[in-house]
Amino acid sequence: MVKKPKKTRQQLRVSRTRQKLLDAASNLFAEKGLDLTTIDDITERADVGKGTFYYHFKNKEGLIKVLINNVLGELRDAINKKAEGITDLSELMDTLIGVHIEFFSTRWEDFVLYYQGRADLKLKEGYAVLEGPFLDYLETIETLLNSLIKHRLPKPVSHRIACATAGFVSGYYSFAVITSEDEDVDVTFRSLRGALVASLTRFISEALSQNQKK
Amino acid sequence: MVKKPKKTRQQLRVSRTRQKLLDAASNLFAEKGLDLTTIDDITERADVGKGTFYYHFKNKEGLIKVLINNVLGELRDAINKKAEGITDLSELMDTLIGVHIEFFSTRWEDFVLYYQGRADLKLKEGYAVLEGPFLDYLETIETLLNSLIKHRLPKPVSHRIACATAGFVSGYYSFAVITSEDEDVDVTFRSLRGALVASLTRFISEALSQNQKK
DNA sequence: AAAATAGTTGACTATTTGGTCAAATATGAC
DNA sequence: GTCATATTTGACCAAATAGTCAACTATTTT
Repeated sequence: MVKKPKKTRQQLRVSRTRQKLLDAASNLFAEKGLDLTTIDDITERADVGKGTFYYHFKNKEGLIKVLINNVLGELRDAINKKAEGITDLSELMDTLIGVHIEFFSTRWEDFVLYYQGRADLKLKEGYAVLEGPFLDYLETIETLLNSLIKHRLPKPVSHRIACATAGFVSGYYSFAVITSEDEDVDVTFRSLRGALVASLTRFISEALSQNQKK
Repeated sequence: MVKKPKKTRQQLRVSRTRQKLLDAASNLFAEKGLDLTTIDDITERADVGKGTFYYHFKNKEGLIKVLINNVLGELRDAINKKAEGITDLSELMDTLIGVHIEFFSTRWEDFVLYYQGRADLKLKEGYAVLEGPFLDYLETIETLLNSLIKHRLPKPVSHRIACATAGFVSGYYSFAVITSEDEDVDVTFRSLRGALVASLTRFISEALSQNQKK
């Protein structure tokens, strides 16, 4: 899907170097967190000169922005792909939850990025550039919901559902990983999935009927 | 409850200095995050010499440990207090959710500590000392559940519920704060609360009946 | 193959940081 | 009051850090 037809040898070298930096950073972020990872850490692990980092990215925040955009972009694509053609609300909710479970359970590094990136959003000295991607991501979910129940769900409500979907899954994960083995986490979540879908669907239905009364 | 009867003038001075450091740190953590806050930041805001910090705490991790223990301790106390005497499962779930909502919505600094502290738990270079308090906190919830439905709920299931309760609320919050005004967040959650409690209760009931079949 | 361009390098600088410590100050015991 | 003890201080040090840059290498163009 994203196969860029790089041609020249130089372009290949550049994208390989760039990717080495992104991979190394992603790796280190999952080990030490975003803030404690230094540029030297990244260039050393990528086996690349320090100046090379600054040739490719403005600074650490620039690199993080790229990584977050990649992760959230893939997540959005996965959501849109799996949700295509669904007309039943309950089925949509189940799909939304399912995509998140699948995504998080197989990609620990990306989960750390997702979790820590969001943590910084409300800090006074956080990475401001990350706010956009996260809002876009939430909007993807809202758009799906609205396409199913047009003109009847108030905007704040669909926003609430989007926050809940994204938040519940990542919140559960963040606790479950403390005690469970890696592979257990998504298994245990699967059993909760039905209950979660039911509660969200019920909530939407209630909001809908309340809205119609008015 | 925690009124320590400090007597001498010196003891008073010490505990005041210590508290100034804790307050300053808590404040800064909510602004810049745990990792980016330096010792110099803390001592400067506390208006205290640098050496004083090291007289009271071993290092930043030591101070964080104290803060996390305070926060989780208060949360545990609030849970135990509010849940006392409850015999109905659905009511207990509602109370658990309620305590968390109340706690987070009124104490932003503590929420940051709670959220970021947990983020570090699974990092290879995280603050290892924080794991204990978080496990104790989860166990408080599990104990409450088990006191209500003795000998019938398998351990993994009650653990799952504890993770879900804590994770769902904090996860929702972490997303909701991105876009909503501070005061809106707990209002919006209140409307989701009923649905969430119902689904968790149903989940437990199903787990119980499945367990009895065996 | 010579020149032009694009990409890479790591030594270097200025700053920041965690942690130490001898001196200074406040407090309590007598 | 005088002395012993507990607390506070900030100058100081060694290590770590973000970012720069002139030299160097690989690639493309002519």
